[in-house]
Amino acid sequence: MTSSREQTELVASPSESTEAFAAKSVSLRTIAEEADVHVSTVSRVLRANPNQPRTAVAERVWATAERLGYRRNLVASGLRTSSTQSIGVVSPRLYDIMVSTLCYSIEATARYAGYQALISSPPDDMGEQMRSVEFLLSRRVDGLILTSLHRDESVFADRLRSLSIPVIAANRHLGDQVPSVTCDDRDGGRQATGHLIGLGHTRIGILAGQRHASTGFNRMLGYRDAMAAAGIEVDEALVMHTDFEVEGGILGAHALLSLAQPPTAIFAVNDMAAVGVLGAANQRGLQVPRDLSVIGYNDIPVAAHLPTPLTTIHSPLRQMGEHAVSHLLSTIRGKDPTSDILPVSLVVRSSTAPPNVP
Amino acid sequence: MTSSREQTELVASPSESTEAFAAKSVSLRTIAEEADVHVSTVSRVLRANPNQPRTAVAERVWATAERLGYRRNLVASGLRTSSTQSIGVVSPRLYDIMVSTLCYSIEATARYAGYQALISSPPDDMGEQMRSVEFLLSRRVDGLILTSLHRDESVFADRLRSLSIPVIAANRHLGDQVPSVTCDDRDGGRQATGHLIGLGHTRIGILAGQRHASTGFNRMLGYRDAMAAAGIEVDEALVMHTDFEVEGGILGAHALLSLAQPPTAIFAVNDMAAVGVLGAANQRGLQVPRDLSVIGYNDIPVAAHLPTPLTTIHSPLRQMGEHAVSHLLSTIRGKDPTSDILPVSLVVRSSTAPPNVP
DNA sequence: TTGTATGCGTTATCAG
DNA sequence: CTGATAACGCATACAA
Repeated sequence: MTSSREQTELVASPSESTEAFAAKSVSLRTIAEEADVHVSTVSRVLRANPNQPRTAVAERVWATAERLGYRRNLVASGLRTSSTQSIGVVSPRLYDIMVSTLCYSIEATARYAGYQALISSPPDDMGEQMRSVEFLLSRRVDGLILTSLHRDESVFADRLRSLSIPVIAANRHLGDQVPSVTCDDRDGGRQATGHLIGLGHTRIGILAGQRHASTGFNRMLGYRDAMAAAGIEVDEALVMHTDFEVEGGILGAHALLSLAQPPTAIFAVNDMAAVGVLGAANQRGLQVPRDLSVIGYNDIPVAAHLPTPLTTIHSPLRQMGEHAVSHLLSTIRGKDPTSDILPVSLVVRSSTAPPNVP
Repeated sequence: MTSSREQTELVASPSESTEAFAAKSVSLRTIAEEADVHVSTVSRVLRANPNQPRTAVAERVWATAERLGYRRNLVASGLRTSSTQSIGVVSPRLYDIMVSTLCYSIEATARYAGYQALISSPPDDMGEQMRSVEFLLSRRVDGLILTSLHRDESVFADRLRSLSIPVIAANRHLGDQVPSVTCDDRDGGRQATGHLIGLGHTRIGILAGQRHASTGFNRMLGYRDAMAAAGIEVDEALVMHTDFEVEGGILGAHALLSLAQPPTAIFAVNDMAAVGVLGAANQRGLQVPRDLSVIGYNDIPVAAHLPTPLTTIHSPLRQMGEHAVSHLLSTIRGKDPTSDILPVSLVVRSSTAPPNVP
């Protein structure tokens, strides 16, 4: 004890600046020696409610901690409490505006709640995603959010369910096996198609995205709902599966518009594909919306600013991220996992109009 | 020892499935007891080169580890080795396509090297960014990447330099005080302006972005370089500072085009602003590129697919992320920090043409 | 209120 | 090549 006191005085000598201290890692023990109390006291004091009245000792501890620029070591803390205050996010294609907006919202919400988001953006296949999950489990995250599950991957779903930590899917639906927060894609599909039908269209093409994505799939179900409700039989030649990129939209649009009986309106289940449709229409000398109505999905930032501002369905991505995190944190705190479907809304701009009947 | 053996037999009973084990956290000790060796042996065996020839004991250890579904606890490991194999990334505006592309590349590169990226996307001011840095330091990241430093924030730069871990700036330049990986924005500005001059333009407006961003600032310097090299005096009325969004482009373009002597070409220092310029031109009944040439910057994905495909400067964001990570990891491994400037390239599309001289 | 003792899971050092 | 032991920094049950 006496020798540690001597060291204390030494370290506290005025020649040392606060800056210098920050460099050497200061731990609870450093403070304990400085303030001449036990480590456990320091620990207790520093993790007490800061608004509480403080004893003289507590005051001294706080002062020393601040003087030395103490930062709690969350690694050690996490080991001790077996809670890292972190969540894993597995989110392929982070370069995609939809994905990044969702991740932004997840990260911000988590950070606000004192959690660190560990984002991983591996290639979009189940094997790589599983590797990311393993990696995150090694880091002992308290929970997991997955944003790119594929339909019918029941094996993966089983493995996810068997994990010892809570898992939630955002923007994707995986049966009832994994809790999820999604937008109401089916209703969005209904609204989009209903809007076109309301304008008088009956021959409506759909670019339904990739088959494995639950989002595109559900939007297509909504399309079928709306058609059925209006008593229009769906011509399967008008249902086309492409990818979610501009290129897919171009190819799909050309295919649809080359049909013997081409559609008078096209519903692209995401905005990038809709941009492709716009381009294809342009290439064919068709004017939008006079000769062809186009409706997209998601309401990405440029949608409003295209030369023909795009009619589309707005998905509340920010809200989805917030809900996913708050559901996950609830589950981590012991509540039962719940799922949640967010409403979407139609945004009418200039790319849709009644059909041009000559 | 004997009692632990008994427990061993018990746990290994065939009624227990591998799945069940995965739930209970299995540690080195679990394996040690199962395989009847010492913990330190397990540790040594499991972290040895897997290609090396194994002893009988090692074989047994590996088998048990795999049977029990062991996952190394990186939290404990990090505490012991004081190296978390993680890097912090402070990157405001993750919802921006440029930022997310950069972060994607950073994360992928880090993951490939066995590191976890801890991405934080706080509000874009120095105070919030500093809070994120503190948070990440608490998690004992091995290094830091910052992507949104502002010019002339020397106080912040000082604090960053005084940290005990390596720091690097990506896409931003902060004097020579902090090492950085950037694109050659000044040269990009030169190339863009030079392209317009080469087409015959002399009255060239520039939307230079926000003053605090080094990117926009340097692109403007390049603009001045090119003008000077061509012997054209810069009319300061043609230099306009706006934000980096579509709205800023619209406002800026209207301001420039309302001048007594309007420009025949506009250089927007980012693509979103260029989209705004396109919109404003449209509103004024000007045809691009016949009545007005427009050049953007960054080459975002939609740029190629706009109805008037945008001429722009391509910034190698992916490469920037890779370089930033590899520089940072080098520094973490003890090498001297270095900076690095990546070349950019002009992509000519359809939004630029010779001026329309009536 | 404060001090003591112990352990979280891992790895480094040393002895056998 | 393997075993024993200690320590990383923190939090907590328990004793004073």
